[in-house]
Amino acid sequence: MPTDRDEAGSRRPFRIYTPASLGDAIRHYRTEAGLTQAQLAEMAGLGRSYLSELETGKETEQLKRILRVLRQLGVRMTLDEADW
Amino acid sequence: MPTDRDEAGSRRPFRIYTPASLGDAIRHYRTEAGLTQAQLAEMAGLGRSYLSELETGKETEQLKRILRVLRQLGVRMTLDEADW
DNA sequence: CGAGTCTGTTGGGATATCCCGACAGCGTAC
DNA sequence: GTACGCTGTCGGGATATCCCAACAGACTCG
Repeated sequence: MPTDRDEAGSRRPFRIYTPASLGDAIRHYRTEAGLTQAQLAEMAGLGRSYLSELETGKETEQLKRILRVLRQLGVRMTLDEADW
Repeated sequence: MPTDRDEAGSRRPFRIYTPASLGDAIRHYRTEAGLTQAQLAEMAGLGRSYLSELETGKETEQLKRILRVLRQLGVRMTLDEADW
């Protein structure tokens, strides 16, 4: 039976309010694309360890700063599949 | 005549693909809220100079890294007003 | 005109980040 | 059992970031 977000429901957007939710979203799209951390890290030009930390929601100052700004402004960040 | 994004159209989302477009969006929402850089910086707990650089689209490594990951995954980031 | 406000930009230095390599844990397959 | 692939996590060090203070330019108001 379908889970919350499987193939048929994969187009629903992710709302990003925290580094952890960004990590969840990235992991979702990565696995959906059938990529390993090492492959995606290579494609995006960054280290695998760092990508792992991103996905597990490690909090970094810059990301938190930007999210704080958006929160203060009442702005919501969403991620979804670009259908192009 | 209306420009691309004036008061009546302020609810349309911003698509974020580059640090510059993030800066444009933040500036839009900040001025719409009637805040100065100094006020928003204070509210969000960061320096005014940094906020200025954010709005002018200064490229920082971490932000570019995250955007690269999303691009490789075919994921689109959007900002819009949270109606809550 | 000067005074005030807002923003862009710079320099310097404390701090945070990120890459790399290594290791461990957990599956899975043989 | 061993071997392999994938991921989480840690140390160390080169690098990037960000705050602060200061200054300049543009603008408005008196």
